[in-house]
Parts: sequence; C-alpha cells; structure tokens
Amino acid sequence: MKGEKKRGRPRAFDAKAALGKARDVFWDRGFAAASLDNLSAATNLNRPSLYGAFGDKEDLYLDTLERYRQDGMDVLTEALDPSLPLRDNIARVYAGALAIYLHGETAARGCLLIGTASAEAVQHERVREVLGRSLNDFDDEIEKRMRLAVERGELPRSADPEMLARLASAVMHSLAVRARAGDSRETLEAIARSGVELICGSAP
Amino acid sequence: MKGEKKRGRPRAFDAKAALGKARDVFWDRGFAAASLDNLSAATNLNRPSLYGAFGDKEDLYLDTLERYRQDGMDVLTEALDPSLPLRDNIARVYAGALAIYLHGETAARGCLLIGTASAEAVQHERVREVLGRSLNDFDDEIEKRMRLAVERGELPRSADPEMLARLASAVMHSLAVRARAGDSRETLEAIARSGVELICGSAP
DNA sequence: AGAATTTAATGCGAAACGGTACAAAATATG
DNA sequence: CATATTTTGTACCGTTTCGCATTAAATTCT
Repeated sequence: MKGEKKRGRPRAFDAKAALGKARDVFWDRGFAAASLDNLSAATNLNRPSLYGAFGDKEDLYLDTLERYRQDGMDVLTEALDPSLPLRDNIARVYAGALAIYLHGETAARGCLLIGTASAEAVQHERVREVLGRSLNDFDDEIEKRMRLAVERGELPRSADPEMLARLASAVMHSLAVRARAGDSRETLEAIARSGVELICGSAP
Repeated sequence: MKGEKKRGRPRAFDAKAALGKARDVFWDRGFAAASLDNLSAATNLNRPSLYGAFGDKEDLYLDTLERYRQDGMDVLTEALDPSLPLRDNIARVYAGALAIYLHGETAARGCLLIGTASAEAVQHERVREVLGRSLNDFDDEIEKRMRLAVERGELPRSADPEMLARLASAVMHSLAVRARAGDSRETLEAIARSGVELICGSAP
C-alpha cells in the first residue's frame, strides 16, 4: 500500500509533524489571526509547499480541527474504560482534558475547538459543523458509559443518561473556557472534583 | 453635569448606539476577523470618527466587552432576585442567557465573551483579563445567592456554595458554546432544565 | 464678526495579507 | 541518458488591512 514509490521529487518534510506545528499556531492565535507567515515559520514550510500539501488556510484549519477531534475522542474512550468505576471514568476524562488544556507557553490554551472554532462558527458554516459534530460525539460517548452505569446499577434506574452525559460535558466545556481565561490549575482541578461529585453523586 | 455645551462641532452620532452596532460585528465575526471597514459600515461612522471616539480596534473591542460584561451582570442580578426560590433563580439565569445567546441572523451568536474573547485570550493579556474577571464576577454573584440559600435552608448545610456556583456557571458556559455550535433551542432548554435539577436537586 | 475648538469626510500610505507564477532541484520511468 | 513528474524556493501580484494627515464643516467663546 505505502511501498509504491511516487514519481517526482520526494517530500522533505513530515506532513504529520507539520500539521502538529500548524495546530499549535491556530491554538494560540485562532484561525483569523494566524497568518500564513506564522504557519510557514512554525512548520518550516514555504507557503507554496503548505498550499500544495494542505490546500488553503481554511482547508488546513479544518484538517487540524478534524485531527484534534479524533485525538480527543481517543483520549476520551481510553478514559472511559468500562472496567473502571464510573467515578474514576469521569475523573479521568477531566484529568485528560486538563492535561491538554493547561499546556501553553504564554498562557493556557484551553480547547482548540471551544477556544478558536467557536469564534469562527457563526460565519463559517463548515467550522460550525465540525464544532457541533465534535461536541455531539463527545456527548454520545459519555452517554454510552452512562447507560452502562444504569444497567450495572452504578446509577439509579431513575437517572437520565443523556442528560447526565450532557452535564458531564458541560463541566468540561467550562474547564476549557476557564483555562483560556487564565484560571489556575488548582481552581480547575477543584471544579473537576466537584463536577465528578455532582454528576456521580449517587454512584458508589 | 451634562448640560455644559461643549465647544467644537457637535457629534452627529449616538456613541451608545454605535457601540451596540460595533458589538454586533464583533459578536458575529470575532475580534481578528472584524475589519475597521466592517465596523465603519455597521456604525455609519468613518474610520477617523471611530478612531477619534473609541481609540483603535483593540480599545473599541475592550470597551465593547466591558459593556457586555456589565449588561450581563445586570441581567444576572435581576434573575437572582432573592425573593424567589433558588430553583426559579437558576432557571431564570439560564433563560436570560439563552435569550441573549439565541439571537443571530445567520446562526446563533452564543456569548460574546466566551465565543470571541476566548480566541484572543491567549495572545492578548488585556482580553484574557477581562474574560477572567467576567467569569469570576458571575461566579461570585451566583455564589452569594447560594450562600443565602444555605442560610435560609433552601440548601443543606453540607452544600458548598462556591462549588455549586461554579457548576451553575459551568452549565451556562456550555450553553454559550453549544449555541454557537448550532444546537437547537429545544436542546439547550433541555440542558438548562437538567442543570437546574442537578444543581438545585436538594432544594425544595 | 472673528478666533478657537471640536467633529466630519476624503483620501493616502506603508505594511501585511492570502495566494500563485515560475524556475530550479530531485526523484522515477523509459 | 533523456523525459516526465513532483517538490522546493524565490519572488511577486493584487487586495485588504489599520491608522493617520489633511481639509472642510459646525459650533462656542470673545
């Protein structure tokens, strides 16, 4: 599949690594304020190479969002390992989120989607679509775990898995915003703990 | 105080109304993607007039954020009218928020602060400061009402007013993000209802 | 009435922007 | 070795950007 040698001059860069660098630029500056010069400098790619490999700025941004979404889903499903108690699952979700959100040079970057895609979502329909789909996929994944919790008796039969999942997500959304607003790690961890308590209050 | 006639040529525009129009531009496009031409067209002010009245684009944006924050606090304190039950208070907070968030021409605009200031917060320290202060002020106002609820017996003595307030805010943050992501009013109202239930679960 | 002061309108200018044309370089194929 | 194909690097194009310089207009003060 991959062994077929391509005809022309081979690429002198790793597309995956370049996308990672581009993602960091978008993460810090947002889509609109990220210039092609910024992206070119961060990736060590000339603008034409960037364009040739990933299309225009919007294409590159959407690719970046999609990758980020997928990576986030991977972290989420790992955190929700059903062999662990529900409480631990939700705590791990928040811990995983904070590990991502609290990683900035000047200030914490929060969530790429919530922090930067939200700004573009009103005018750019494609961005709004990715953002909406990402939030829904997260909700759905947590909801599956909540349903399992009800089946297992970790949560009472009266619990509403869909709504509990959305509220569990809500705490994460808030962590994303607050991280970007400059809240301390301690504050965020306290909110995460309280969130676990509130959502899983009736769980053992 | 205001009757003193100023010396030169009088202004031909209402600064308050102009700020409102500028706010709408920022709300739809975010700070970086809002050009002075956009702002000039929306306010019916020439760029030099805009500049003379409000300073540069960042000054205008920060003014806009500050006004929005103040307006939001007014809505909040009104919603938290202590003569009403806690449940009604929180429900009114969310209803007030949704009335603001779900008012867009192309798509819902969500919260100006969460939707647009978050994007700039990493690089612009002043924006981050306003955003952080706004979130904190909201938390504090709700916390006051929570403390009162504990004193009155609406909440059990074991309740933690600070954390309950932050979680009540968290639901609102999530509503802001989801509105901008395109979620329907029905979905958002359902989340708000569940949020009230979860936060005020032990209240009468 | 005339000077002083403030705002309005036109338009400029330097810089940054996104995107691309074009030629040189590097590889596979015949 | 020659040709086809793809990537790289430089340089550039037209547009948009923000901010301001300058002049005309409107009002108050003397």
